[in-house]
Amino acid sequence: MENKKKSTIKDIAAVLGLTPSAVSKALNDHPRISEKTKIAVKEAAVQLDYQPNYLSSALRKGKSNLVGVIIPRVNSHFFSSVMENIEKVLNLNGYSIIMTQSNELFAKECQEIDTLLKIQVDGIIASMANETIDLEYYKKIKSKGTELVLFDRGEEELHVDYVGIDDYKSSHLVVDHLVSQNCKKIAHIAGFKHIRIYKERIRGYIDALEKWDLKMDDNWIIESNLRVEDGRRIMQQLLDSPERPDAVYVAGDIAALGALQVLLENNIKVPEEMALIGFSDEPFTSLTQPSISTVNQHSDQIGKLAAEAFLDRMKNPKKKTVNRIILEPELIIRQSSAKNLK
Amino acid sequence: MENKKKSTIKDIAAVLGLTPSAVSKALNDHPRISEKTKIAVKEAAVQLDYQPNYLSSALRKGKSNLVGVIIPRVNSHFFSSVMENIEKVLNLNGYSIIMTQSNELFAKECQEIDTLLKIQVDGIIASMANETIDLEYYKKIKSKGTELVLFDRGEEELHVDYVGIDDYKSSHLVVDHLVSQNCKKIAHIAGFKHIRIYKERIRGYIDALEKWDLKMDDNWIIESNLRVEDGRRIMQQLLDSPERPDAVYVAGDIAALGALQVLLENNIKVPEEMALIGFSDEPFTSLTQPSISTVNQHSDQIGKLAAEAFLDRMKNPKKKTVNRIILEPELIIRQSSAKNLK
DNA sequence: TATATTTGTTCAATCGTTTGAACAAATATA
DNA sequence: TATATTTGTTCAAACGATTGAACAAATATA
Repeated sequence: MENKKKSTIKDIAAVLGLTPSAVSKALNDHPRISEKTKIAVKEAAVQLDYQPNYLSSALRKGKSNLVGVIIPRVNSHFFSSVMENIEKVLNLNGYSIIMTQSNELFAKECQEIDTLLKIQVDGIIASMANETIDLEYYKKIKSKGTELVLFDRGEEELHVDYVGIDDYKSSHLVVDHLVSQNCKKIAHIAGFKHIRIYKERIRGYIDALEKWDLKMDDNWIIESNLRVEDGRRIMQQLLDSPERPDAVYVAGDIAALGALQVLLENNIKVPEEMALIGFSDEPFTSLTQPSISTVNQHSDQIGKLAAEAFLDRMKNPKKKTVNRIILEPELIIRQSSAKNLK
Repeated sequence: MENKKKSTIKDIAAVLGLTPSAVSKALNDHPRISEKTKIAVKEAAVQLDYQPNYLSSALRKGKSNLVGVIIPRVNSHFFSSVMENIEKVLNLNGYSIIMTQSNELFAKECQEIDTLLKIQVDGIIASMANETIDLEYYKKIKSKGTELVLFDRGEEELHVDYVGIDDYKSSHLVVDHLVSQNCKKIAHIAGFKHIRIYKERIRGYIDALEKWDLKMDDNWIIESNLRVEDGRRIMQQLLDSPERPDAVYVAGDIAALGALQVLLENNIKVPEEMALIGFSDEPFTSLTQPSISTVNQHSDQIGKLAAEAFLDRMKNPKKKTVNRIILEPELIIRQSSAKNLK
């Protein structure tokens, strides 16, 4: 059953009485090869179940047609959806993707970058791990001549193409909506400020509060890793504080879930006593009881645009300008924040 | 800043006045190369920031040191955890992994297999898509001489190494526990019977009911895709049925979540009026209110063992016997089924 | 001292494909 | 008819690393 003899262009050449180079050119639609020969070669290729040897052609051409994608966690709808859309676009353009996850760990991220560079991918599309502060490894990618595109979590310092949403504006959307629901004391469970997107969300939150002349309290901005347990801990802390807020804006849905659990466990009415808004539109936000309001980051668009940015770089390798594509965030209003909705 | 000139063994050879072949042998610790030369070569390699060209060595050696992993969905804790553990073991053994997802679609799965074969991975570790009935593509993997290891979802017909849990026994654990909680009318929201693992769960469920002399009802075994909406729909159907069960065993946690939502929406007390048990120990099962009892499939072990099975094949290519590693399932009892727990 | 063995290195072919240059034949231009 | 151009193919050298064979020098054995 095992038919291990994989055929090569040599075999095709032998069958047709041609040279391997003629076969190669025929397969690649070289203009100087006659139509007749091309047809014969392609027919023979099918006959012999010929599969081009990717390794040799990549070696010769200096191009692997492989793209590495690094995401912090695969277990998040946002990231896996971006991944899926990157894949869709790149597959159509003859690229295969290698997907890796950093698990939010700097060390793992470095290791993944090394592996991808070793495999000689043509480019890397990445969203940085929470832990990452040192950008040396990302600079290494560029210095090796490998294309780099960042999305969502990306620092401007790297001067590479970037696709993301307007985080600053997102916070305005959230605060504006909460104000419309008569919330006056809005807290923010934030991500770490050293990451640009979280810094922007915090900045937007502060400016929006100011815009509406709302009380601001340093104890109402708490940075964290935004895991379930972080959401739980911080919400408990807010409940125990002398002046309890009447709304909480969480910079991530997972942490928002933890926060919601604590609210329910304490029999606090959501949204009447405490409104809650998350971030990312993870699918479970529509499934909880009450459902959680959140911000849609357009993961499908982000994936598509990131892939296209990469393709554009490959087509114009000498292009020097850097693209920053910023999408409009969309607030999705659900039960956890809409007092007239039930 | 861009230092595009990647150094090769030729460069090292030139620096040291050696031939490329001596350098290659030194780097690979060939016994006939002197210790002195090896040290000099390795030092020069570091100096020149030499990175071996994976493509050329793979081409020459006929071995890519790449392993493809195909999982149905990346967005599931079980699969992503298996993936992570496969990666951990294989990385330690000098392999890089390429992770792909079929999205439960047969067509996507075929495409992924073709890509992996094109890239010439040394092996594929996979769990089959729900849709997959035709096994031709998996046979193609073997016929190309590429190693294949299956986990969780795998059919015996393929005669390849397999790692999974004892699904038949899992159902016994579930039913036994429900019986201990005084449940008498146990329904089963099942997966599709054409997939071996779901067939086994159904078989175990039926045999366990028989063992305890419990009422059996064909309307109480409903096959589905086990998505949230399937769980919702079927639970609603069970609630509306003339004879309402007092416990439901769901073959997947996601569907169990949907079922739980419907129960809560209908103000049915869980577990008092209706006990609920899921499958896979997805993290959210411990976060719902009430938390959901479920079956732990030992994703970490499965990943590790699948990777080791692959490594074993690579070490003993002529081995003909096929390994089936079956792990013991573990029932995790939570609020949704334990009447004395609160 | 002559011969056998070990040691350290070079030589040359190879993996499968690509690609510019070379070349012969066919066709077009003068 | 002689020359230029086009067409279809072959030639040969890459891409970078690996590997068995060959070879010279150093060392061991008789």
